Amino acid sequence: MPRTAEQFEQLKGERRQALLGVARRVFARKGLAAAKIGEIAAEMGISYGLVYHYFPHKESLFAAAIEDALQAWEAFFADVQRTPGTPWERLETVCTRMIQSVQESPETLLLVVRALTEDEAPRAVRDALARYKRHCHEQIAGLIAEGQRTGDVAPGAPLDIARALMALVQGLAISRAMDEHAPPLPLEVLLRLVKAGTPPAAETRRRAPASPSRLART
Amino acid sequence: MPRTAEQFEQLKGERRQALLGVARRVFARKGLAAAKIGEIAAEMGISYGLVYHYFPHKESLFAAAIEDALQAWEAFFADVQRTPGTPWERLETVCTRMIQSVQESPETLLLVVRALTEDEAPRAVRDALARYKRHCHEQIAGLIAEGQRTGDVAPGAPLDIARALMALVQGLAISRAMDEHAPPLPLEVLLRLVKAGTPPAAETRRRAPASPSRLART
Amino acid sequence: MPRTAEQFEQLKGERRQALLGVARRVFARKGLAAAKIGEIAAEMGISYGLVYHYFPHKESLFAAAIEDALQAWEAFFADVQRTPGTPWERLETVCTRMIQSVQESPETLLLVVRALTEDEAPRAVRDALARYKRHCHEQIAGLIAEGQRTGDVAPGAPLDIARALMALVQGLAISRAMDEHAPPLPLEVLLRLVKAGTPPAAETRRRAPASPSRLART
Amino acid sequence: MPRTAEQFEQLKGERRQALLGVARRVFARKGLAAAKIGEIAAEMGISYGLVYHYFPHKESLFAAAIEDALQAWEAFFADVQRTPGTPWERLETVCTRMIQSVQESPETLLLVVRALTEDEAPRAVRDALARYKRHCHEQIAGLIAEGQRTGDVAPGAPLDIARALMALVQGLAISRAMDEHAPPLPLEVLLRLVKAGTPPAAETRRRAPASPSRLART
DNA sequence: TATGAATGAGCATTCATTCAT
DNA sequence: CATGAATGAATGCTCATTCAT
Repeated sequence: MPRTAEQFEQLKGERRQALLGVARRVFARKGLAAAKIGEIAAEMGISYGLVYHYFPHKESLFAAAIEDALQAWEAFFADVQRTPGTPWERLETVCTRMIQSVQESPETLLLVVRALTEDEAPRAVRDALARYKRHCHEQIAGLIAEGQRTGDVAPGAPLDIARALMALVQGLAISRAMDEHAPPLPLEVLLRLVKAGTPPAAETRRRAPASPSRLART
Repeated sequence: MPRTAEQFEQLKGERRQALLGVARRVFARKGLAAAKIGEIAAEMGISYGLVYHYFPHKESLFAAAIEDALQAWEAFFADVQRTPGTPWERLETVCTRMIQSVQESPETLLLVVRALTEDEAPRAVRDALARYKRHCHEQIAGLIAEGQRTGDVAPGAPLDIARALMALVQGLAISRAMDEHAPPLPLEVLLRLVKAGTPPAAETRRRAPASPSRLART
Repeated sequence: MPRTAEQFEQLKGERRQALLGVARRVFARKGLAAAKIGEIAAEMGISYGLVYHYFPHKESLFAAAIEDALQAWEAFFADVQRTPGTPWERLETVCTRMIQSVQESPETLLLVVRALTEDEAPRAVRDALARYKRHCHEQIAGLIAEGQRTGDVAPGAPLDIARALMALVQGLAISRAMDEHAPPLPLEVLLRLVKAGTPPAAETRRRAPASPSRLART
Repeated sequence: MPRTAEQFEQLKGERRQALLGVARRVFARKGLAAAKIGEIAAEMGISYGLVYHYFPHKESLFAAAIEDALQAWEAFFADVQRTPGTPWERLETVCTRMIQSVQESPETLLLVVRALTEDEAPRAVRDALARYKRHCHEQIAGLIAEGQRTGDVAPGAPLDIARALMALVQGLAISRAMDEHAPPLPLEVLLRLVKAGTPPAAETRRRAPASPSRLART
């Protein structure tokens, strides 16, 4: 019996997580107002009534999905922070994975965008977003500041650069929302926001752009 | 009374424009689904019924507001194109005014974002958006290509850089939506995406980004 | 000036009549609830506001159109009454012109049907209808009674036969409403309801069971 | 719990049928446009929202109610067809039951009238009506043709006589709509449309019919 | 008169949420 | 736990009616 109870608990937890995943996708696609509980339930393969066993109402499900998405980002930064390597390397990692994220799971970013643009977001969501924003900005700004000290990153207010990075990434997610065949942004382009214009020691190493450049893609 | 008739026509046109303006604001703030016709009407100071004298239904008002916003952008680029000056100067103008736009009338950009993320956008809107996107990208990419020829702009696929610029600007508009006291992004930061570094930019150390992203959770 | 005023009056009267004609058509086609003032106005070539110069509201226009249609019928019967000839000849005339009416101006009959089936008809309409019904029935029943005396009309309660005639005609009008290419009902068929089965002097008239038999009921 | 599931299904079906019954009544009384969903729901004792669990919108409920009513008529004719007896007996049955129907459930006929006079009927309804009309006419005309062969039915295009019968019955239903105390039409009167006069029908006085008569139009 | 802008009651329809089974 | 019938608040939209011009 305790085993069964445990399993129940676990099952419930898994269900909840799955539900969050589906909700994330649906909310990202439609937004809070246009998303229908029934749609989420259908996409989960459960009855819409069952959704209310896990979340008291739509807003709470939305909020939970947001928190989930935000935690993923925070975990990501924590992960990067733990990673060894020079600040520049870690910045590259961050940028690389941001682009990857835009390509592979734009819903997460899109959901964050939905939350940010939600006019009637409950306080909890609002706070979580503010925390998330501050956290992301601080993490990136920290790397940038370090990078500036090592000379790998161009000068400028680190926070501004961090804001620009995040904005750019969110903007890319929106583009993907409209056109899911949009090619990824070359890493170099993103790195331009941070990379120092000239090598710290000033030599002449590289010129050719390393990415497949598509000069005309109409 | 042709004069009166004319005035009527004009008055009607003005009313329609005013309505579009209000609609743009409300739709930008709430999105298509959450915006209520009654709210728009109230913000206009008219009865909700009157809205239907100008637009047959909410979607068409939304579409018209979008169209309006997009035309503003296209007009802006046409304007820049006509402006004399070096490519670089014109790029600076574009960037400056984009930042300005984010600060002063983020609703326009936000409305575009709403349209881009609208899952059920009618074909007309979808087409207008595609046209707008192509147009903006081409304009900016054109300037960038010219700038690259004069050596003012860093190498890289012009279209990619243009995409990055637009994405960044849209991302900034979203930030503004959440926090209207957010300071403007310094022009220099935005210009980093385009400006040529010191002569032939250098690179060292680059390794392949290693860690598997946990952000992508399918 | 008095001439002008008179003309105005006359013009107004003509307009009113024309309006009634259009209203009759539209109400016949759509019914009271589904007919739109704007539609009637448009079909008249005037603005919908002007309709309210002639009739205070839709119901009154409907009522007036009904009265108009009913008067046409009553005038028709008065006309027949004045006509010289045997009762049978006048019955033929009545039937002929009823069929003609179904073919040429089914709207009038259809409008009457609309009025009869109108659940929320104002008292005035209801009264007019009752009067019309009584009047028509009496006129026809009178002719039938006379015809029975001359032996041209088959026996049977004259009022019942009159009801049947009117019902048949209204039913035909409905058929026309659905299919405007429906051919006219041959006069002979309609006359069967009235015509005596055998010459007045003949014998051996009837054999078949005259009583209502209910052979099978599911 | 297959039993429960079955019962659910059955209950749902019953509810749907009951709703159709109520809808038939209300639509017959008010017509499509004037009938309010709330009214139907109230008359059912359910909330208006629940109506939409059974039918997606008012039109479909209307259509279903029509379909239902028409099927009742078609079933009736099929039933008569299966009944043994001479053509004349079956004709009597048909007429008897038509009169009965007018007295006992005029809503069914009235609903058909509503459908026939509905200007904006959806194609499905229009088709069903056309089918119904053809079916009824053919059935009756068939009996009439047989009856003519046995000499019980007067000569004349069977289809015309069938049309007259149906029209008469529909007209009676309309009368009932206005006055529910109207006495039933005596069967003899209705039968006059069909019954043969004296043997090979004698005629005197008859002048040429003034209207273009098409005696045979099958 | 004539017009059509303006208003708002009224109604169809949707969908979050509850709850009996 | 699961289901989906049931409810009703909320909102889009229509259209009769009024009224300034």
